[in-house]
Formats: sequence, structure tokens, C-alpha cells
Amino acid sequence: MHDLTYFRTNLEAVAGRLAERGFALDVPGFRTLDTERRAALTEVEQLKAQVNAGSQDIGKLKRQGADTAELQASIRALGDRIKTLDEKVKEVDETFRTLLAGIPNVAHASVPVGKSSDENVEVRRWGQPREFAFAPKAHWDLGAALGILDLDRAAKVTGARFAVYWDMGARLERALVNFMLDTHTRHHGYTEVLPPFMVNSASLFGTGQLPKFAEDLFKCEKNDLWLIPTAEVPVTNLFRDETLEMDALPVLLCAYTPCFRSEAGSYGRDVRGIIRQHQFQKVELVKFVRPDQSYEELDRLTADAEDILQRLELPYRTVVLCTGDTSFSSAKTYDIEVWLPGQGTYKEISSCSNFEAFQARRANIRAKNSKGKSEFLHTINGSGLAVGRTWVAIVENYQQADGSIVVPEVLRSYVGAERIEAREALGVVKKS
RNA sequence: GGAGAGGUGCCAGAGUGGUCGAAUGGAGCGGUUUGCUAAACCGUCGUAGUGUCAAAAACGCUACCGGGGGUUCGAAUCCCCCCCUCUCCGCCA
Repeated sequence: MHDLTYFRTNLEAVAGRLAERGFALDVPGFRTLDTERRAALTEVEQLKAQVNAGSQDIGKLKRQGADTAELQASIRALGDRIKTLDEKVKEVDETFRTLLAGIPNVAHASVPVGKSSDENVEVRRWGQPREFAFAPKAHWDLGAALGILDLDRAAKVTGARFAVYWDMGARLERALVNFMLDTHTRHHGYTEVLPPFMVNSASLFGTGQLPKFAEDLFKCEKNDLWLIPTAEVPVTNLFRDETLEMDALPVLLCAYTPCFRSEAGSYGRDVRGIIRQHQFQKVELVKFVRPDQSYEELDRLTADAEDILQRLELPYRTVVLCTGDTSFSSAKTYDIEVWLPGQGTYKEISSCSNFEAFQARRANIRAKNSKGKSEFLHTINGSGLAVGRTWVAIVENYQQADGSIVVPEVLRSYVGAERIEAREALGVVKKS
């Protein structure tokens, strides 16, 4: 959400910046609506002022024992006009707010201008993709053969784009969650929170998923409850309608949650394996920061996420998204992409964004400085990391010629094994 | 799910139809006093929208006492619906 006064006084400039990211702002339409809104507002407020003044007079006159019937009647006569004008204001106001709420954030000056992901810019690369003496397999083949990943039964129990993890597969997922949370809390200074996995619509508005992206979410019609698409939503909204102390910033939080996405509009993509699921697990990093420090804090958060991959010794690259690929609420986003040998490509495993005051304004999250003056703070978040995709990266990168998986050094105490091998005795391995 | 009690400013807490944007106390901020601290005293102290204005400041107006609707010339106060908190009962991991 943009600041209305700033938006209005800098309309042409803002429209130009929005065009860079592919959003066409109807400037004359905005001006007309804005003028219309203010005209109606001015008129109805003048009428209300009349009513208020008249009502006070009636009070005084009645105490003096005077007859007020005539005055009451004349004020009552204003009622109808106020009522119709009020409705008009409400209507214009709603249109206006819907419009304003649907306008994306303006990209930071350092963000490269571009139309699509093709124009994202790589900023660094870490690690060397391993040379395989054999043709590396994809995780769906490896996982099925090891009996640790079972998509068929998931489809039976629930449906497409869900997964069942068995045995060491489940253990690996859980190990990753614990390893990530431990690393962020012990080495990077984050405080762990465990939020609800369902939120109300006010929270989704606060972080920018509503009203525009409702179709990407799972909703429980009855209660105004939605399954979270990311922990960003409940965690950012922890401080909705609150004012923090500027001196107490930055606040660094990390949270493990499952995430639920309808994935409407991505039907043909990533159909195999568990890259794109309706439910996946994620450890999320969320920061509430001082406005003047948000970009250094974004770099630090991105480094915290990358550190997980470094500790797991998984090769990756980091790209800065161009204006056209940056998401609705974000002013600048880095994607971290892990190397997947089974597919011979770098695949997004984390997305780290600075929203500046865009979310804070929507969610009304402020910070008060030492002089008692409060302003909107900046919010930052990123995956640290997507657990399911990290699972995929480990299985594909650490696969052996015999189909077993070597467990990365740092995970061994969590997994309780150095290697994941097929366990026929379990009876879940499907013959194919 | 049933019965009852509540939800007021940063906090505590008054206020049951008019002069209430809201008493009082505390916290905060500014100041006086003080070797320092404490105390005392004085002042100040909500948010948003909008008008005058080139703009800022300032001043005015409108709205806001959990959310939404209604009654009335006038609502924190009366009525209806919803949400949340607390107590008891039921159910339940």
C-alpha cells in the first residue's frame, strides 16, 4: 500500500516507476476518482458540521426550556441528503481503496529494469557442481527406489501435488527443519516462533496476498480462516496495529511452518516430483527493521539463508530479480537458486525481499523513536530455506552410483546416519 | 456448543443520551529546581481523512470509546448482528 499523500503529489513519477515493472497506472482515472472522492467528502462533512452545530444548540435551548421543534425539523431535513451522500462517499471510497490496494510496490533504484525472469541478474555463485561418473537421477526416481518418497499413495490419500515421506525420508525432512532452526537461532541471532498455520483475511491483506491473490490460497469459507501460503503472513502480522520502539529494532524472527498454495495458473509446470506442491514445509526468516537500515539488513538476511546451503555444501547462485519479476509487495528481491544435477539446472530455493514500508503501511506496523514520534518501519523476509526443495537438492546432489544418498556432514547428528539406503524390509518400496 | 461477565486513549480506570476526543492517576515528552540521583512543581501529551495554502507550519471541519448496522435533532452511553477476553457447564487432544 502506498502513502496516499505521497502518491497523489508524485503521481506522474510513481506511474513511471510502476511502468518499469509492468504495471500500467491509469493516471487520469486516478485523478478523476481522487477529485470525486474529495468533493463528495467535503460536501457531506459540511452538512454534518451543520447537524452537529444545530444539535448543540438544541441541547442548550432545551435546558433553557425553549421550544426546539422547528429547529429539530430543519435539521432532520438534512438527514436524507447526508444519507445519500454518505453512501456515495462510501462507494467512491471503496473503489478508491480497492484501486490503491491493487497497486504494487515501487522497485528500489538498484533493481535492474526488465520484463521477465530472463532479465534477472546473477550477483554471485557459490560451490562447484559435482562431476558425476554416472548419469545423475532425478529425486522422484531416487526417492521412489529408496522407499522414502511416495507420491502414489499421497495421490490416493489426498490428491496430486502432495507427498508422503517414509522412514529416512521423513527423518531427513525433520532433520533439515531442526538444522535450519538451530543454525538461525544459534548463529544468526533469530528468535524462533511457532505461529498458527491459519490466518484471517486482515492478516493476508497486511502482507499483500489479499485482495489481489485470493485464488492462490486455500480458504475455509465458514470462518474467515485461510491456510497460510508462507509463515511470512502470521509472523509479519504478529505486530499488526502495534508500535515498536525504534531502539529495539531490528527484530529478527524465524519460524517453521507448512505452507499451502493452490498453485492456480501453474498447471503445466514442475509436474514431476516435489518441486511444486500444494503443501510444503519451510523455515522462514522475518525482520522488522529501521527504515535507514533495511537494505543492509536485506543483504544480511540473504547471507543467512545462503549460509544454510554453504553448511550443507550445496552449490547455488544468487540472482537479483528485475523489475518485471519482482513480486507485488516487494521493492527488491534476491532469489537463491540451488543446483539440481538430476535436472541440470539451478532452481529457486529461497526468495529474500525488502518490502520497505509497503507491508508496514498495510498492516499498520510502526516504530517510535526516542522523541516519541512514530513512523512505519520496514519489513524484510526470506526463506531460510524451503525444506522440501532442500531435501530434493540433498538427494540429487549426494546420490551415489548404487542409488543411496550420502548424508551431508552437518546433518549426520540430526539424521542419525551417514547414508540413506533402500530398506526392503519396510515393504513400502514399490516394484516398478 | 450452553449460561453469565466484560472489551474506553501508551497503561490503569471514570463515564448510562447533549457542554465527551473523553474525568482522574501513572508512564512518556519539554521545562524549573538539583553537585548527581530521587522527589517536587509547571507545561505538554491520540490517530486518520479533509479544507484554507505553491508548500510547510498553523488553524478549522469530519470520523474514530472491539467491528458492522440501527434509533435520535444529538450515541462511549439505547437496540440488533458479529468478533475477542474472562468464569462456570458440556465436549475434546
